[in-house]
This record gives sequence, C-alpha cells and structure tokens, in this order.
Amino acid sequence: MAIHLPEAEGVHLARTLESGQAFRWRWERGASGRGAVVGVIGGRVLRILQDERGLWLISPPTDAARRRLRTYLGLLAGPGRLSDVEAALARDPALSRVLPHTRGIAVLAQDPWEVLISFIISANNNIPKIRQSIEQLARSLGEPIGKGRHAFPTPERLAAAPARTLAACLLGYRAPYVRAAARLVVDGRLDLRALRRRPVDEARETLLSVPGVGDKVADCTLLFGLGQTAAFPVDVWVKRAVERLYFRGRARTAGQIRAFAQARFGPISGYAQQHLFAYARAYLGPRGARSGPVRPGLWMTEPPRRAGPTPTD
DNA sequence: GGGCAGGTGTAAT
DNA sequence: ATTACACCTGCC
Repeated sequence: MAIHLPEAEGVHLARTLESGQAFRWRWERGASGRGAVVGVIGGRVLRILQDERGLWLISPPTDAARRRLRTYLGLLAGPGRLSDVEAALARDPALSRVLPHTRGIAVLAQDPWEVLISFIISANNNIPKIRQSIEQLARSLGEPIGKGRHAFPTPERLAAAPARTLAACLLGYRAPYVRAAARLVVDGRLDLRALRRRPVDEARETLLSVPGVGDKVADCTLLFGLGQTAAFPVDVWVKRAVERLYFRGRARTAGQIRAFAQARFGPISGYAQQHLFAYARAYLGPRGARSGPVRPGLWMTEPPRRAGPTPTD
C-alpha cells in the first residue's frame, strides 16, 4: 500500500523533477505529472506519484524509503516550508508574476558526488544527452539495484573505468574531467561530506579547483548537493531571465548576475534561481527573443501577462 | 553545414 | 581582470 507524505504539500512533483536538478527520473505515463515517476535515491529504486490528494510513495512502501524521499525533497533541512520561501520570493515584483506558473519547485537534497559528476557532464551539453550519458554511466559502472536500474557509479568505479567505457557513455572531452574528479575523491583530496560543514565561500573555492568545475557547476553542486540554498548557478537561461526581468534586457556578465541575485535574494537565492530558470526555459527563446513559448512545458499554464514580467529598475 | 546545447580551460590582452 | 576560442557529440 502506498504511503502518503502530507508534509510534501506545496511541492509540485513534476515541476521539481523536471527543473533540471536531477537527471535520472522517468515518467511512466508522459511528463504531465499524471502517472508515476521512477528514480534512484541513495542506491534504491523509488516509485512515486502525485495526484489531487497529495504525494505518494508507491514502492517500496517502507518507512526507510519514506524518510529517504522526505530528505531528498528537502523537507527536513532547508530554509523553511516551501510556501514560506515562495511567499518571501513573491515580494519581488518580477518573481510575483513568475511564481503562479512555477510554484512548487523544491530544491532537492541530492548526493553531492552524483551532483558534481552530473553537472561536470552538463557543461556545453544538452539535457537529453546529459541524461543519456548519466544513465549509460550507471548501466556500465553502477551496481544493479533491480527493475533494470543501477546505482550511480562510486568514485572508485569511475576512477578505475577504462577510457573506452567513458567514451561509450558519450562524455566526449569531459571524460578526463570526470575521471580526475573521481580520482580526487578516491585519493581523499576531495571530501564532499566534509565540504558540507565548511563556509559556503570556502566550499565553493574547493569545488572550483576540481577539473571541469567552473562557477556554474560549483554553484549547482553547492545548491543541489551541499544544502547551500544561497547558491545561485548562472547558466544561459537564468542569465537571459535576469537580464530580461531586472535589467531591461541589457547584457550583464554572469558575475554581475550572480552578485545581483545574492544581494536581492540572500539565503533563498537558489529557490529564486529555480523559478527564473523554469520561466526562461518556458518563455524565453535563444538570445532572449520575445517569440513566446519555445518549449511550452507540459506543466506550464498560460504565459504571464502580455510579454511577460516587466523590469523593475 | 554552421550553430547550438544548463560551460570550462587556456591563451592572449 | 576580462575576452576570444576550441571543444565531444547529436541534432536542426
């Protein structure tokens, strides 16, 4: 029998799992949020569902899995209830117009090792291929865990993988980065669990020393893997969104965008980033064109009024 | 086919 | 400190 998670009220499962934080979830019937979704958390296969009555853990129906899921959804740690975070964000005029279309995006608390490698792979790549590479990595190097799924590869397995195996995962020029990162962990020179206890700036500097990790990947690791909800990863989409919503469409550097967001959103910058990313993906085309929805997400409703939120300054 | 895709490393100002 | 440029690979 499925287990209900009343504490997940306010979480929009489809928006959360399709927000580009995690890459290993698969919908069983379309991506609309109807139907169950299957993924891997902590080396276990979980099947979950959200309907009008709430969020359900279908399998395995155990208390251990329930705790695992609750942690994963960020319902334990974090800056507070999702609705409180969103209420705070809604005090921002631009975000107040975005939020009705993006509400319910949780910031996941994932394994920092998996996040680090996944986002090294994400660099200059596209999402379908990122997913494919990660899944292939799991199939070829990860422990089988049933239902045709595999755990994310351990640092040891990844560090020891032959070059041809990584090539077969279509990592391309990122393969050496992935292997080097794995080696750092295996050698004990990169302790991701210890990073969780370090000040955010120090953790960031450490991550930046890892091959293949720049500002964006470091911030993704901080936000999705190390519980640093103040982190604000700036990718092309978020850059477009912020330029459009806050700088009248004028170009800004990624550094300027990041500094702006930190000052404006503080400890919940990461949540703001998720909403801005979702907004941009759904409504902003390449180079911030006003051509309307480019990829109308199935979970999106109608676009924001007219051409979208207006600049505030 | 040149450009793009959730950027980063490197060499050059 | 800032700015070009190349880059695996698949897709348009």
